[in-house]
Amino acid sequence: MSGSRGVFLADCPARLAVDLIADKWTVVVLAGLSEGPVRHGDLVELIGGISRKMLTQTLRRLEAHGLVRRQAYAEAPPRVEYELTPLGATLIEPIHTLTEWARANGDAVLDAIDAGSVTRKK
Amino acid sequence: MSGSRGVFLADCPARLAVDLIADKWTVVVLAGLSEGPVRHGDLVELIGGISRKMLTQTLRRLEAHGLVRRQAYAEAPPRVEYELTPLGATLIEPIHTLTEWARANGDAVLDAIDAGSVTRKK
DNA sequence: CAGTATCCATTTCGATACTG
DNA sequence: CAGTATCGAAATGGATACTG
Repeated sequence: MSGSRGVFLADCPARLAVDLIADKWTVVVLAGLSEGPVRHGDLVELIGGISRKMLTQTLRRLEAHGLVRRQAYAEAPPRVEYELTPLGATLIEPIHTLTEWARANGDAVLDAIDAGSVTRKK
Repeated sequence: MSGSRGVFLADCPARLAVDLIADKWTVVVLAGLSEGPVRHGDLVELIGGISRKMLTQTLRRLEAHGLVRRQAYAEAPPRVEYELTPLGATLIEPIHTLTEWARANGDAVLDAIDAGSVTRKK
């Protein structure tokens, strides 16, 4: 949908970035992979709250976008590990910047939220 | 939904940040406001592709989160301007980092996409 | 263990028409 | 011009059950 008939901001690079990461799990999955290869099941535990379906789906898209590499071992029981590609690793820094912002300003946002719900800008 | 009963990564700051910006329009709207106050109608033109409904909805949420300030002038015809709050302005840098990433690596992602759709990792 | 398929509830978003 | 209301289509995501 990005850049089909956009006008100005419509096809700026921000749109591509948003299309890549603007869903519920992508950023968290990338964060989960940022320390090194992780198994499918371990990711589910690590992230907490994601279903296997959504994890697989997210990983598949990241794989298709060249950000994640899937490594399956022919063993029993099966073992599959996921890791960031070099390209994927470069995305960690922007995500980290975002996370740092949240760490620094998260409280301010929460304050604004319940300030608004009580006083409504009186 | 964020942090209700998360386990590990579930309540790291990344989750808050994602919940804030992980939708189709938030980042683009913030980008549109990054240069200074803009009127409602101008934002629609500037962004390209957003409906007035979604723009208003996005702005309302950003307002509730303390990131955007709404300024209405009692004139005819009505004039309403939106601008970033100081807090909102601090979000521009992380967004810019992301945009820069997209500018630098967007082609690599696009390459990965159609490499995958043709050769399927031969 | 890893992954898929199916079903279903919720959410998201666009089109349209309307108010002040 | 700015904003709201309503409708419906489509995407999203969770639960569950199943396969290899």
